[in-house]
Amino acid sequence: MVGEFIARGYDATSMEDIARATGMTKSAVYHHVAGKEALLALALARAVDALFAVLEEADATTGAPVDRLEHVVRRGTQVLVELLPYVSLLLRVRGNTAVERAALDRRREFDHRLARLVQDAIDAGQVRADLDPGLVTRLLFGTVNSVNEWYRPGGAHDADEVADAVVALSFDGLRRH
Amino acid sequence: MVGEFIARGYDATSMEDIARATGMTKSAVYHHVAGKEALLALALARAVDALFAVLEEADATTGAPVDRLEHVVRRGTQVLVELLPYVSLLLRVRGNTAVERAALDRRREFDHRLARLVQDAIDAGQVRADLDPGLVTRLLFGTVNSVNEWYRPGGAHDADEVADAVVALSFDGLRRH
DNA sequence: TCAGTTGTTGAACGATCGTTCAGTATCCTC
DNA sequence: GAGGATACTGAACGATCGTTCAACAACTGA
Repeated sequence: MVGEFIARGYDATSMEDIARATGMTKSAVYHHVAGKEALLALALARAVDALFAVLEEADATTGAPVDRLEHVVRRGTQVLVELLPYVSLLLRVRGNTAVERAALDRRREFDHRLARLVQDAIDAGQVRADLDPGLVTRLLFGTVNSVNEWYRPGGAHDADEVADAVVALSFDGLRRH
Repeated sequence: MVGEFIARGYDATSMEDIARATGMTKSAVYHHVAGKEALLALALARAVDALFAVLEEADATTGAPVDRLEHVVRRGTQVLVELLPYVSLLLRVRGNTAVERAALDRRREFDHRLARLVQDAIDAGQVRADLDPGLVTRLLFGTVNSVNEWYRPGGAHDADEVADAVVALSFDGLRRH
């Protein structure tokens, strides 16, 4: 259902596509949901809720700042992989409607929380301070989010392997030391 | 013109939107271009050509593998920023039409060239070999491409600053040593 | 001056979109 | 087994989409 939105994009997916994917007729779909936009809102809420839940986990709120940051990077990657269609949908929202703009607002709030985590780690002297903190935040979680562009279930790597690679690359870099 | 595709997404942008943005009527637009898809094809070609051109630059074809890789990461980031609307459009293509699928094919070829650069740097012992090379390639250029999600002209950073930060983070990591 | 190219217009086209609705099954409950 | 909720259907709706076209203006070169 949400997979159709991902494959074709939300705008390019018709209610007929969704009906076909669920084995119903178009009008049967309207018996269960208010409309296309309500379907989008449900899917976006699921992604946002899962991401915010990561920020509330014990390892994200206690311990050294750099370890809290590492935990959120790892768990954020795992959530992205496990809820791939939902999070991908969230990452592709452009703000065309009220539902989309509400999701973008929640995403922005999430990004602010991430920026604070990065700033705390810098202030604690555990993360390099020679780069702009805002830039670091965006690139760090840009790396995490980029996984949605290529990851496919049943592929060569599971969620943990991807998350470990993201953490290893982000924190220690590509170069051989 | 291409800015409209970016702001709303290709599918959500009508020919009327494009006409309004160019100060023409809808039918006047059709005097200059064959149709909406031809407009997309033109924009996508511009992005793809600029990216492939980076691979042909002198510093991308000579020198130590790790330096060639670093050059492509830096220049790839700069091209993305300088041709932001065009590259963003390319990165959002989903393959709904023949034009989009052709662009995806060219992008895949580009990605293969990137993977070979990474593999060469690993073989030369200049890049860490404890991670899957394919995974490293995807995350590395996922970081580069993620810039398109937030960069806006006239913001706090210019293309060089962003490119330097991408290189610094990707190659040496976040952690303070 | 005139023929021809180029640029533009407004109206209309068929197609497809999201949505609605009256009507028909199917099921659960008493 | 009667009655009401629930699930579903096929057909149609108004709107919007990309595209076409006959008509008209403006400019060009001979």
